[in-house]
Amino acid sequence: MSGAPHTRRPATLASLAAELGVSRTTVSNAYNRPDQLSAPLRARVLEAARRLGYPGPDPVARSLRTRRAGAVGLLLTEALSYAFRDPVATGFLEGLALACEQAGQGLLLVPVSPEHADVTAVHQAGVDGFVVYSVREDDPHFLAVLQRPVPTVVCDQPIGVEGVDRVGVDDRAAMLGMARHLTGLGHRRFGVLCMRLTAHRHDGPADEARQAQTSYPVQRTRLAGLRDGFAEVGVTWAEVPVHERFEHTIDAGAAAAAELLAAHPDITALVCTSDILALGALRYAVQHGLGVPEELTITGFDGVPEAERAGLTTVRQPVRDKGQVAGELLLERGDRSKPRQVILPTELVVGTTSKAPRALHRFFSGW
Amino acid sequence: MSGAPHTRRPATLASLAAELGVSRTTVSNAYNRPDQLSAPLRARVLEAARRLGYPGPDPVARSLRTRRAGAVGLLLTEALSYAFRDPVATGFLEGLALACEQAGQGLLLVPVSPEHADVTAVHQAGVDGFVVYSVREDDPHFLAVLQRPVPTVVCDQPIGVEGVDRVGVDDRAAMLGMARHLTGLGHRRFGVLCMRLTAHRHDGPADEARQAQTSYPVQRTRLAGLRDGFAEVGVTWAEVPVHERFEHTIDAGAAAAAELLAAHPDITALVCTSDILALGALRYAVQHGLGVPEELTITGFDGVPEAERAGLTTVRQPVRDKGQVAGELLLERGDRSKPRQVILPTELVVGTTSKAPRALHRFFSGW
DNA sequence: TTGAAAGCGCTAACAT
DNA sequence: ATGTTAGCGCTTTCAA
Repeated sequence: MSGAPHTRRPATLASLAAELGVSRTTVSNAYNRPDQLSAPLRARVLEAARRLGYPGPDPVARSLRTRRAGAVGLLLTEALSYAFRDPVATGFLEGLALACEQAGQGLLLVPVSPEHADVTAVHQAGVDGFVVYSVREDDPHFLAVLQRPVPTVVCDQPIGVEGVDRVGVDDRAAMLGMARHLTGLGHRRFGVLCMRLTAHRHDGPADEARQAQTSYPVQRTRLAGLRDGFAEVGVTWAEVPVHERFEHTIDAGAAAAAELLAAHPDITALVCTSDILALGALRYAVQHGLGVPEELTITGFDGVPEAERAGLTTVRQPVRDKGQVAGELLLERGDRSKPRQVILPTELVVGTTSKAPRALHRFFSGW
Repeated sequence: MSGAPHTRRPATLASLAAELGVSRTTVSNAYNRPDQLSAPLRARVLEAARRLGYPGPDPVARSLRTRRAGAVGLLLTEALSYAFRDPVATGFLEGLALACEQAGQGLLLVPVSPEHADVTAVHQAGVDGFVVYSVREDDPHFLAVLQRPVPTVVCDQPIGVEGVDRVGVDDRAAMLGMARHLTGLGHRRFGVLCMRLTAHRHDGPADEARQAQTSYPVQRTRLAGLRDGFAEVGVTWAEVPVHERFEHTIDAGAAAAAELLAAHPDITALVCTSDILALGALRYAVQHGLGVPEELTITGFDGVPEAERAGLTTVRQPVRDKGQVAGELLLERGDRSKPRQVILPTELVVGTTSKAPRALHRFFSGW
């Protein structure tokens, strides 16, 4: 196959121009404005470029001059590699990639290790704007993004940042709907499994004080939806045990379910703030002979394919659309004057993991 | 939350220096070499920067000067968004992201629409090197990458490009192993489902002429492994029907299986060059009451999680490691003089979809 | 249609 | 410890 010198760069636009005895402008035009010079001259330039191994205008130098990098930066809450394991993040990425692709923009994944609070990666990123995917309010990387003089779009969280567009769903309304679904079935004793609430690892019960402290607005909002829904039937939030998990994995969900059910064996419905956690809970139930939904109702949030396959009762949200809208919002050449907020619809999906609690089964059968 | 002017950039390193009455070097050092100036002075600089809304050195200008972009470009064979749907690609990306993350390098997804042969995106990419994931030999984007004066690492294909590192597996040996597994079970009548062989859409039988034309070395090599394995028991390649599908989806696999089985109802083993195609074939078989493995043996290649769950007999390859090694190969500061080639191990996974053909069942039972 | 001049914003020698 | 001097490679008015 063809071989080329992949090592040094001797040739530059200026050297090429000198070699040809034309001006730098002409060479530049040969690449960027073919209509600004005669076809034969252009051919001569391109031929000489090939001969000298000139790879065309240096992208970085051009970016400096034109003040556009041709790429969008993506800031994720977790380690970069996590994004490819989590089905929700993957869906978001697919949508975002689609939008970038259509606009001919690159997508730069900014390397952030949540451990190291090293913000330099954000400063290094040669991008025309940032998409921020679901990071906590006080994330230093996010703060660094805000410093950058480029437009920013947030997906999900943080919420209410001045001058920043946002795409998300109505988490509170969605969870309120879920709560009503469950109370409508007759459930009154609930348990809740939620994702991490702070930057610091904590696994176990999360009391109201801790819930109030969360730096993840989405978790706060989902819990608020539940609280309000339960309140409608007289279940006070104080009596609902909430367990938190730092890791967002099926294993973590299973462990949390085990823990919560051990402490509160009387609950009839286990509400999870994500499908992954719910799938973990489901696995725990199956492995321990706990009938779902006969003995225990389990619900999730997100509507990932695995959940659908498992028949999980959940809230489906358009993750792919979120990514696409985020990209469009950022790349849209339009009115940047006032920040925009896009709220996408959700849908309650009643699967096979929710049902009236056992006591009512008996009640109804005795009828 | 904090608000900042996300619109204009009035402040620059030079203007800050002027404002403070110090040299540009000093301001630069304040950011890049804190040990090169007194702490108080540095504090003064940083304070002034905050006050004037100076976001720190412009990354593009710095890149131009330092000649490094701090990012790796990724070239994919398919549309960008496809990468997030295909489990093999996702695994690769996870590994690559991991390597980038560890090296503090960004990962730039280069937007290529396979339809438009528009190569500008490759020229625009401000990166220090490229990782090329499984593209065809004559891909114009790949050719454009080779022009760029930066190091390049290829995963899987193309093969044997001068001056380019590569990571892959021994596809021929792996498929040879699969062939022997099947011939060892007693199979003699095979059908093969393979992925696209050329840039142009073709769905249906692929005769030897077409197979020879392929611009995808991996497909060629996998078929060669089968051919050699079958030859060992006297099955000539000419008598093995090979069907090709352009799309790489479960639906495509199902359609291809239907087509091939209709034309060759006598085959006892259907070998697929990917798990996705095999899962499609499996679905077809299940839906049409064809017993697997009793009436038909089906095998795949890759070892994706879905395949494992389905009990597919397949070749497991370390897709995540491929990504990680590709990244390390590229980012490694070491010896760039001679191109390196890394071949990762594969493993034949015998699942529940392969078994001796029916004729032999009878034969053995009669024994 | 082509060329000359003027930077884009920054860093790295090399002084001091 | 701080400043001076040169560019990195390119695009873009503006003039010829």
